[in-house]
This record gives sequence, structure tokens and C-alpha cells, in this order.
Amino acid sequence: MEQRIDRIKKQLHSQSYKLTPQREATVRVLLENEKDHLSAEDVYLLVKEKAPEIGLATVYRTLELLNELEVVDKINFGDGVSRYDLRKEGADHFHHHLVCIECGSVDEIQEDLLGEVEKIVENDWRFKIKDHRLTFHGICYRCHEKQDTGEESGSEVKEMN
Amino acid sequence: MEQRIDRIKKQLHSQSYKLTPQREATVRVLLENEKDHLSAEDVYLLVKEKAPEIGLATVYRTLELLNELEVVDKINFGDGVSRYDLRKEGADHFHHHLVCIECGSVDEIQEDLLGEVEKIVENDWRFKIKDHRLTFHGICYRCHEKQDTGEESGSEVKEMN
DNA sequence: GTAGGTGCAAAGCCTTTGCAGCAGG
DNA sequence: CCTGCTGCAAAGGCTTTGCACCTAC
Repeated sequence: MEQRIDRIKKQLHSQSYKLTPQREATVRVLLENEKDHLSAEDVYLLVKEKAPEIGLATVYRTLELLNELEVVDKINFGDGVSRYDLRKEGADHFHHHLVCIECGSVDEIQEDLLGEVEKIVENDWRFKIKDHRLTFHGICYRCHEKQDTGEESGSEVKEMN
Repeated sequence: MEQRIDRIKKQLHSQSYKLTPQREATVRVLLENEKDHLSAEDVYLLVKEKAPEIGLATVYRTLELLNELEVVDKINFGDGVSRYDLRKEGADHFHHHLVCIECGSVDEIQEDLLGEVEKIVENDWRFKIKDHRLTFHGICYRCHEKQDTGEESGSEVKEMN
């Protein structure tokens, strides 16, 4: 974790940005919640616990900056808010999402499932792929199990991570 | 075109909605611009040419309704606006997008490229897929040709529809 | 006459921006 | 000082909602 912060710090410095306390707090929140897909508001609330004086605008500005530096990906599941997802270091961004329409959970698939598909697209459509977004909507295994055991579904779920 | 409108009309009636003149004008705009990915505002401006008195709110409400009826898909390319894409009739929604980061064009791939991938997801993650979104970001063949001046254009590009 | 649909304007949300103050070189 | 960064509040942009009127059965 410290190493990662250090690397992000260097990355910032290399483009003459600073790792201010607010930025560091924001990055830490992202690292600590790496599995989640936090909205700016979510990040804000979590950062406030560490740095109560921070403003929402700063969080937005920091997230925007991290997005430009390709430290995070800004993603959108169609629910009206942007979410921010830490990139795996070094990896040419390759991860997909499973969004449960029952409980709203979002799981990640790190594995690259699109190798073949990308070859087809690049050849048949002569399209030079730089990035992709793949999201499946459906029912996650947890909700599946709930239904199979006759349990009530849905209304109480909070966090699935 | 008339047949399609007729079917949409029946679909509306079957759920006791009406195909009002405003709704019909909106649907016609969508049919006439099937290849595009219009925003609500785009649709509004086009509909206004046929039915100048229509309000933006009605367009939003109509698009929302058509989305619920699965006549259109509401999609989002991360540029801050929702876009509306007519579904191919009968098809279990399967189409993907190629978004050019150079010129902003959006091409569609109707072909289902995810058959194998979906099997893997359903088996390995026990996730029951209901829908998916697949978008590639990169450089389209048109921009490619523009850049590589004097390139031999050997292979044919596949039909986009 | 009842229910659904419409236009307009207002309100809602998420996000961005303007600005004065602040911090570190 | 100068530059970059911050917090606050205001403004923006897209979308939804409230409401009175209208229209079709």
C-alpha cells in the first residue's frame, strides 16, 4: 500500500502535480476499497472520516486527475453516477463487470475474456482497439442461492463486498 | 417502416398505452435515424421538425417508455448524455459498439461475439446473464486511412449492419 | 367522466467552475 | 511573491416531476 502510494506520488511529481494531504487521503480510500466501485460521493464520505475538512469539489478534482493519470478508470453503470475503479498496476486495463439487477452488487472479472473477440474486431472491422468496456447485467450467485432456498429476495441488501 | 410502427403500436396497446401523435413522431425519428445514437436532445430537435409543439419532457417520457418496452436501449458512452438505440426486432439484444476516440463516430456490430464468453461467465461465476454491454474505444478505419496517407486499402470492411 | 398524455416551468441531481484564501518554494 | 491547491458556494447540464389542461374512449 505504501509502495503504491509512493508510486502514485512519483507519477504525480513527474507531471508537476503534488500529492497533497487531501489527495493522499483520497488515494488511500481508493486503495482501501479497491474492490468496490465507489461514486464520488462515496469517496467523499469515506475521505471525510480521515480528513473532515475536505470539500466535495476537491474529491471530484482529485478523481478527475487520477483518471487522467490512468490511475483510476471512470466507469458508468447507467445509474446516473460515475464510479471510480482503481486500475491494476501495469495491466493494460482489462477487467469486466458483473452487475446484479437483483441486489445491485458489482463483481469484477480480472481475467481477459476478450482476446479472441478483439482479434475479430481488429481484423474484420479494421478498428484499432485502445480500450474496452464489458459489463454483464444479470443475477449473481448470491441472489441465485437466496431464491433457490426460498428466501425473500432483494430489499435488505446493502454491501456485497 | 409502417409495419414496424404498427407493431410498436400494438405493443403499446397491449399494455394500455397509446401511440399518440407525439409518440409516433418520436418513433419515426428513431426509425429514420436508426444508425445513429441520438441523445434525447437530438431526438427532440428532430421531432420538432415534424411536430413543432412537442416538449422536451414528452420526448424524455416517450424514450423512457420505449426503453421499458424494450423497443430502444438506453446507452451511455460516458459523455454525460444518455443515448437511445433502437433494438433489432426479435433479437435478444446483442449488439456492440465501436467508439472512435479520434472522430467520435459510433459503429455497431450486430454479430454476437460473446457466445463463448457468456458461457464462461455463467459457468465460472455462476452469474445468470440477462443483458450485456460491450463497447470498444479506439480508432476507426476511416481515421486510420486519413492518418496513414498512401496506404494500400487491401481488405474489405465488413458491413456495419 | 375517467384515465392517460401533454407542455411548461420548476425542481433535482450530479458535476464543474469561479474565486478568495492558503501553503510551500 | 508565485504557483498550485483548497473549500465554499454558485452555476451548469441533463433529466425528472408537479400541475393544470386536454383528449380519447
